[in-house]
Amino acid sequence: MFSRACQYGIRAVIYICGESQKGNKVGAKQISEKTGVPEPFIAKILQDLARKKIIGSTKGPTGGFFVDGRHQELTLKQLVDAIDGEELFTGCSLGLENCSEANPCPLHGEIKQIRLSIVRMLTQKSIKEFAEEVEKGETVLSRMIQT
Amino acid sequence: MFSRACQYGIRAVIYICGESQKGNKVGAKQISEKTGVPEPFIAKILQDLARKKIIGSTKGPTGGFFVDGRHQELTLKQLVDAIDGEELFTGCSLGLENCSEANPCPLHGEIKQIRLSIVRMLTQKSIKEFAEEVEKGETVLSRMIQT
DNA sequence: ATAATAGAGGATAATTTTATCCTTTATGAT
DNA sequence: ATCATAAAGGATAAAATTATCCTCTATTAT
Ligand code: FES
Ligand code: FES
Repeated sequence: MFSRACQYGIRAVIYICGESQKGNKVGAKQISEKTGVPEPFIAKILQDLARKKIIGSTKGPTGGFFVDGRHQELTLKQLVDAIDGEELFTGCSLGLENCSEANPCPLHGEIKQIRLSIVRMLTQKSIKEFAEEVEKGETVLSRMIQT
Repeated sequence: MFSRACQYGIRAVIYICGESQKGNKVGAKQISEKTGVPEPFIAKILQDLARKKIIGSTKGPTGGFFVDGRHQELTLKQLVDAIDGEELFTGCSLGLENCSEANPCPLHGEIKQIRLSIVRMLTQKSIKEFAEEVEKGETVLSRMIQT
């Protein structure tokens, strides 16, 4: 459903958002430790998201990645679009050149509803809300033992 | 959502099923032409499906692939399981080691419903029914001009 | 029996995705 | 000003996926 880069990106940004709420910027190393994502890989993904202004970053001591007011009400949909592109939402589920209402593939009618559900899942909560659930311990970003 | 191999496999098997209803076996070349799938690639995928007894095949003149009574009421779910595995249905959507009700990831609650919809899409119709829709021209397996 | 046909199987190539490493640049602490 | 820190950027490597090719084997028509 999501590429590994996208799964990693979602976990990382939710974590960053939680820390940002507490006023902390976080580095790639710490993100890697807390989310179980390979450090150099998440660094690349976040570098890309920062370039696209989806998250913020600053260099130097006390620097790191953050999600502040300027990225407020950021949704997972924007993340998925940025990392995986819109193929999942607009492409043909069976790989035809394009998704067409006039010449639908066998799954077209059903997949439309499913896509709506996926978009809803990715837009109904802001990333801040996802981060709060993690803070409360209702959900987790890694299977590692939290210290 | 589905790998390219899986998209190809679904299109090919629906086509094979339609031809089988008319009593025809079809070769990789013809399948490639009608579904727009690269011939050597679909040959490999179908070879694998045949080995797993999900479809039938015979060698030699008048040979080819087919879907007969022994594979009756075959569903797309079985195809997807055979080609892509069960990751989409049982793995964690955010790539955690396993999907766990006790320690859910942020998307777990929502993804459960979406998975059910996907499974429903892949099981509610038999492949024979999908093939009939294609025969009627209601749906298509390729964007090429049909001869 | 023979020849032609078509899948099976194995090897290989190209591409994309995933992952890592190293050097440079910006920035904050001292 | 200097130094340490951490992201940016570019190059590279490893692995998985996608795609192709060639030989072998089974089968059928003649
Ligand atoms: S999903 Fe295949 S045509 Fe729309
Ligand atoms: S989908 Fe992530 S834990 Fe179930």
